Amino acid sequence: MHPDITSKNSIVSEFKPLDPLLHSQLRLAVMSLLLSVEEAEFTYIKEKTESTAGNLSVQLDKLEKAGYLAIEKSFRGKRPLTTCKITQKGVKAFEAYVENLKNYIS
Amino acid sequence: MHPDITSKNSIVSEFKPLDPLLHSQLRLAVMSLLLSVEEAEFTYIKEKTESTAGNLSVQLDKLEKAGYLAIEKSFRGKRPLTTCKITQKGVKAFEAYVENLKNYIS
DNA sequence: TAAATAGGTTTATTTTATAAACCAATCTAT
DNA sequence: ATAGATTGGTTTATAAAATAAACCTATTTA
Repeated sequence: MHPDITSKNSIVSEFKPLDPLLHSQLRLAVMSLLLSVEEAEFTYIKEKTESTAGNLSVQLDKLEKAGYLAIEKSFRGKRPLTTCKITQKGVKAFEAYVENLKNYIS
Repeated sequence: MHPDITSKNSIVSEFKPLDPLLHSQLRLAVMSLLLSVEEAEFTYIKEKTESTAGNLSVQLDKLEKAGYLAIEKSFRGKRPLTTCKITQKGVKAFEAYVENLKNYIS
């Protein structure tokens, strides 16, 4: 069975689908940030991405549920502390997204 | 007045907003396509982007209303023919989008 | 002349993104 | 001691977007 190079799923398709989880401004910014620092607190991400807490909370949840982030909830002294890390799966997904995106922008 | 390099509107902001009109898979594909061919028919775009007619129709409208595309409706023989061209404004917007996007993916 | 096809548009539905409201705990000033 | 503000978020509501489904008119084919 040789591959069907005309099918929708073929490697030759010009515009490959962009992972909808990553094709979102805030989530992409979060992933980009975590890719560079490899661990960050909720408030830090909030500042860097200039997002609201509510929006960020929702988007972090989605990324965690997708397995792209690992989120740890603890305490610093007496205050809650949410720490985020990108997972290997997240890194892979980000890289694939960027690869696919290149077909669109170059 | 020296520029306030800490303000939200400063040039140093890490993640610049991505034009929501372009940050959409189908619309981005359309723009990308039209950037390379500089004129295309509805059905051609539909095939290349693997989109449905309804979805494409809606997205072309949006791009036209934004002034990113010029859309001409005519007839080929007896059948309707929709032809799309990218505008200079569209080219500029696309370039700006790509520039901003680079902050996220590199 | 009935059914299928071309080339779309319009409308409805489902998802998303985002903001607003809220909450519990803690800190601050009086 | 306690009222009000602040921290660090979550939950809920709203607005906007993407997408598909239904539809339409004309044309072509069987």
